[in-house]
Amino acid sequence: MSAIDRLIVIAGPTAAGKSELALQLAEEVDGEIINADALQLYRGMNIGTAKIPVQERRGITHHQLDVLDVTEYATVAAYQRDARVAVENILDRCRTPILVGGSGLYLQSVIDDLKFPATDPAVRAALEIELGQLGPLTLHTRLAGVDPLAAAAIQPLNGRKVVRALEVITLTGRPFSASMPVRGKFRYRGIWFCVDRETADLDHRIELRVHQMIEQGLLEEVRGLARVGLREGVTAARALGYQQMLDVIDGRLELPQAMLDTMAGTRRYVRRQRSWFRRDERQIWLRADDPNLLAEVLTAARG
RNA sequence: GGCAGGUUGCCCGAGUGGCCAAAGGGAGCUGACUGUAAAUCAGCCGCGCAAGCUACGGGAGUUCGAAUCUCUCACCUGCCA
Repeated sequence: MSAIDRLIVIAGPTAAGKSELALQLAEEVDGEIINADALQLYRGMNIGTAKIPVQERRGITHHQLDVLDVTEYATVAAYQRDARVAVENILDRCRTPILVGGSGLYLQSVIDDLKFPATDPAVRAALEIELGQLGPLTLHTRLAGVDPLAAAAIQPLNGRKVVRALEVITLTGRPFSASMPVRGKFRYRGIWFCVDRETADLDHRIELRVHQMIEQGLLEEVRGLARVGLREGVTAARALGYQQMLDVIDGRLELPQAMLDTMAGTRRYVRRQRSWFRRDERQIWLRADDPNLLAEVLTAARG
């Protein structure tokens, strides 16, 4: 039990085995875990997000878990602020911060010096109405007029990103492209691992996991959350497994099909996660089924 | 037993003589990614570097040319018995 004076990051696709590794690691290095999973931020979203139950946390302190109501809007900026506070507090206490999760942007927001320009609900809402009325192409053309660089970087049909770019421009008066990030420099002393497995293995684990979630009562969990406003949640209602269970509850889908859809959606999510992680060369890739996994992580982290 | 309809690529499904390797969707693969990120969006998607090859239930025909027409076999589906 000796703390390591640096941030340990454990990234990797869903169902690879990040949480288990993080727990083992925390026990070895006097660590505390900071969640970097966008959906585990939500209170009550437990089964479907594969959140480690309190009684299985082996006494390890976890941060950034259960901090939002299902009706609340998740934002990277808020997460970035709070997660960094957690990291710094842990370091101040001479313990080891372990950042664990699969949400690439969230992870990145803590690790790197990203600065997120402001947001404004009114501006955003107005743009979203325009998006609905005029369509993404029209807005993209407008963006090209005021910020050609941003327009070139954003696909014309990607309404969400076009809206955000226009929002930033109206709010800051500066082009969105001016705030584009420069990645690749750690904000903290840190080491970054990415845990993965063979695709066939991972896909199989996803299949098993969805069955287990159903057995553990995912449908009931979603029913309960629906009563407290899950359907109105902009972020939470879109979570894998949750959107499908809502469809079942509302009679739009049969459970077996909903399970298959959840598995397929999760598989595709994994592919997206990997494409995010692959582009950053700072990561040390590890195989979750490596028998010496923990030892290798410890060696690298202490090195 | 009679009448009618159907069988299309991994799946669903359009296509009724050339413009069809075959619309569209799903799955799959690859990628983008700065305040919704488990989101949003893009490209690829029969085989082959190519010439070309193989493909629309099986077989046989008609035709310069067939997924599309004819015959036949197999299986499936409605209506009448």
